[in-house]
Amino acid sequence: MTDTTGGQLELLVLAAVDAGASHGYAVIEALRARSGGAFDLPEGTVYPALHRLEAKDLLASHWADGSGRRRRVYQLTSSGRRALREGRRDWRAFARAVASVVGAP
Amino acid sequence: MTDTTGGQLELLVLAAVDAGASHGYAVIEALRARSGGAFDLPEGTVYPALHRLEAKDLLASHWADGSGRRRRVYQLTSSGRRALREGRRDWRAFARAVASVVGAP
DNA sequence: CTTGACACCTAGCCTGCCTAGGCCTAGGAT
DNA sequence: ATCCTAGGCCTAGGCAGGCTAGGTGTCAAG
Repeated sequence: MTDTTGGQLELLVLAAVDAGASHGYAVIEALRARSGGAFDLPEGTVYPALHRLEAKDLLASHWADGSGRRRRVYQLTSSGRRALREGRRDWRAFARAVASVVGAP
Repeated sequence: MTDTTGGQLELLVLAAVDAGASHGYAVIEALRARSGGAFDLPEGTVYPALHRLEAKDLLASHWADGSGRRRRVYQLTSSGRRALREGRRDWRAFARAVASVVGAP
């Protein structure tokens, strides 16, 4: 309903994968944990984001069929690492811009 | 095209009005100036936002017909001031959450 | 043998920013 | 006289994308 990620979803997912979350479910848990509960994203948000990122060649994936539970394991591509760096930069610029409008108090 | 306000548009507009931007065009200029050019919002973004905020009773307006050029002059309502305070709080929580996921470097 | 955690997927709703137009006045330039 | 630019306002509709709500299946515990 209310967009909790504020347009930063793909950056968040890239950062989670970069931080070691190798598959979709782990990304969801990592985002919840690392944000202190602020980002408790439904699967219907995260899985399509992973697919979009793969379509953009920022993530690569393969099936890991380790005995029973199948997982799609993701890793950053080189474009993905670059996009993450740029995303961090853009995020900081954006946050500064909002702060300068909204004020310090 | 690319959503430059990241879901923070109404907070930004409230903050601009609070900072003295009394009418729509002034809000646009204030956001551009105070953000160092980061928020260069089209009229088609800002005017509907002002209307939404007024519909929610966060802003009140009246026509100022000062010789020729007509302007719709806005001011924060008490609900608007409260919403601005809450919006600042929520923004800071959100920014912290993103930062904690995305990391410092 | 049912519950719940783990794990994946997607059609379509809905919100809301933006594009792309429209309208009008004032003042300077041509 | 006429055009252009800046100021000032407005809205229909495109479209992106987060989320709802449903689906599939495995595994361990009670």
